[in-house]
Amino acid sequence: MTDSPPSGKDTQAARRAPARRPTMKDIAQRAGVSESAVSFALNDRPGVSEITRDRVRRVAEQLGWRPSTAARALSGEGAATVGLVVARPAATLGVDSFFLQLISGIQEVLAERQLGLLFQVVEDVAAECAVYRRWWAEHRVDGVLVVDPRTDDPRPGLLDELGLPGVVIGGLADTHPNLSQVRADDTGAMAAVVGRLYELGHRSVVHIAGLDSLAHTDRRIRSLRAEAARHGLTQVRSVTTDYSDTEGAAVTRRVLGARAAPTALVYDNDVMAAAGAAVVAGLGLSVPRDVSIVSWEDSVLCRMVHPWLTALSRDTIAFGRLAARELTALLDGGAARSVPMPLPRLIERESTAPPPPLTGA
Amino acid sequence: MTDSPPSGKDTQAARRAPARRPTMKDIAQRAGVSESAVSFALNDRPGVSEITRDRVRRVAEQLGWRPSTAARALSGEGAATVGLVVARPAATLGVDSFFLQLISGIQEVLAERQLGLLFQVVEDVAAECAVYRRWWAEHRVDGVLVVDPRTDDPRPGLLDELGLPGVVIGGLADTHPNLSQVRADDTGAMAAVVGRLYELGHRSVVHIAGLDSLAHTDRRIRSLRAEAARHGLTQVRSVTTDYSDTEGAAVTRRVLGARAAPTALVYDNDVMAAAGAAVVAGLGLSVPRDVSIVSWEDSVLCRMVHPWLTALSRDTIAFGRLAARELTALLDGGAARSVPMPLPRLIERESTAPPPPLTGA
DNA sequence: TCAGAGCGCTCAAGCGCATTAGTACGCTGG
DNA sequence: CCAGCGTACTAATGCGCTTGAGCGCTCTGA
Repeated sequence: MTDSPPSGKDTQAARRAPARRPTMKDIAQRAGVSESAVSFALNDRPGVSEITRDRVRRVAEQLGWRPSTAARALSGEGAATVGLVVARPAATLGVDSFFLQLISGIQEVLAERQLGLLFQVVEDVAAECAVYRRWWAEHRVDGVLVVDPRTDDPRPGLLDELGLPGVVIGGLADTHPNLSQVRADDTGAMAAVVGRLYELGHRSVVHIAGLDSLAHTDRRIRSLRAEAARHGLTQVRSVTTDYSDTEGAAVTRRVLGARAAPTALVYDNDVMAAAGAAVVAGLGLSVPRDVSIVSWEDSVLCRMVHPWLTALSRDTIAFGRLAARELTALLDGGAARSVPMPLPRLIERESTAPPPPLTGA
Repeated sequence: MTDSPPSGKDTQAARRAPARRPTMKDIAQRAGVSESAVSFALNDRPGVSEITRDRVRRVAEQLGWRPSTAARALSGEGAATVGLVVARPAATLGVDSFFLQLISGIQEVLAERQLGLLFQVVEDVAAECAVYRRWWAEHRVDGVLVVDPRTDDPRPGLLDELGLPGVVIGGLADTHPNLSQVRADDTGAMAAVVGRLYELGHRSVVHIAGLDSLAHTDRRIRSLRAEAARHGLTQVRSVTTDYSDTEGAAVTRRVLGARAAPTALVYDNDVMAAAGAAVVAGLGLSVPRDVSIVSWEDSVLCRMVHPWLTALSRDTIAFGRLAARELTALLDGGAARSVPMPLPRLIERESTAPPPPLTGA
């Protein structure tokens, strides 16, 4: 009956021994105070003397006590967990390094606060909404991180309805009462890319974009159009794809085979850019002599193909950190707000150069 | 005071309206029975008539009721959540597609049972152990999935001590009371690779392995040695790396620059294989004319470099599914067991061929 | 001198659910 | 006619924690 501190040494008898978790009651007994006192002490609430607080803390430490999140959640404290759901078909998911990096960044911040991350992969946005509903009803999460914002997105409305705090990663058009936003400046980035290509002498550019339902795809397309207009370019357009290497390759083939072939290609991700580069080579053309290539996303892949790809590089881990920080601020009762991410840097490698002189016919 | 069903239509007044979650008490009231009856009815326990059960079910549905996981967990039912922690530095993480694929597979199975996945990224195994301890103490998870098993791994012992069910993905040497295992047949796979290379005529092979602390690295190295012995090969060895493209490239350069250069290189992941291929080309050698390359992991990357890489392909999503299924079996009270994964297939592409005839000097 | 205000602490209620121990009722069999 | 039993339900606990309402005590100020 004498409960010893969890030593773990008795491996012999341990077997399936569940090694009971200590509760506040145990602490209270040992410290000779009431459970409430323990609660106050451990939560840095007034109502206990420093001496008692210290004693309780020591006992708790010695016992290896940790609050049961279940009990905490039940008494109104929230679940100490945030949710992240990614709505992409499983196959598409693997290619990108984006998500894991983002998640690493998120974790760094959540770990500081001992917040858990509930993660789920689903097929589409409808399923994602269902997950939010379920999480909310089951009391599982205190807030969520929303990725891949879309044009005409049902999620912000749903989160409003549920009163679930959230951070939209990527940025939305409108604002919502308890949704913060971390905005990526796609418009500015596109302007930088187009500006640089223009400077190099390119007048005909094709943007091989991603899924057209995504908000940032839309922003990039608009920005491209605006920049084209500003520079007086007419040979500029966007083509949407599904981000896959196969579609990237197919579109590249189609575009370069057309009457007025572009001299520069801007790809919305690294995988398509690499696939596109391969197609260009396969057509007997040279990168960057005949065609310049820019990848919107930097990764090892960009330095793994030849020539090395010029890429728009952003600190995805920092992106995650920032988003998580916004969410914790929101959970602490802060007001929703919208913060910008720094502009991605254009890293010029070997895949961009002036266009061939004979262009223009 | 009249509580209406959560319609969500009143966006006007909603604002921060938290839209109260229905509880069993609400159901009990509406159905005109006691809370206990509701509990019995909803959990398919005897003690209520079919009529009442139906009525209760309907009311619950209509109210959009979902059990609070917190409350459930508190009353001893477990947290309906499993944990997965990945111990890799953030930078290393993004490169492979392995994890997200694995997770997709895991999710498929967990989703069926409405189990949540608590995900965490940490720096090293010590931190991972701390996370397990915390999760256990906080009552957060019912079981865990352990990835990257190591030689001399502290995690199985810890899980035993905590009595936390788990599934080791990749396979361990010894068995543990409540740990199931999903074993990858690295030995067989390596045998297949070496066999094929031998068949092609290769007699000198270098295996550019991954982290030497990982159990599967060890298994592959041993298997390589065994196969070499079996075939009577003496020019065969393994070099461990950190899986990064830079180390893969560096080792490749070193190995090919040495006196007796190998004619075949086996890389433990796709990133290193691609980087290695680039180095070979940079040295003025041709793949596969001068050097054959095999990648232990298939991905878009293998079809993105030239020549396309021969690769060992396994169904990572299925791997995840299988592991998750083992875990749910364990949670259902099943006994721990050890199941094998199917042997990966060797997909021969353009990077493997007979060695140059002049070899042997 | 005594009301009033802290201070440090205990008590008890309650969060939403599962579960064990009743309770009321109708039925059967002796 | 009633013991005995199964059925369909309710009442009461408890899980581990938070929290508002006390409750004695000491210290202050008029």
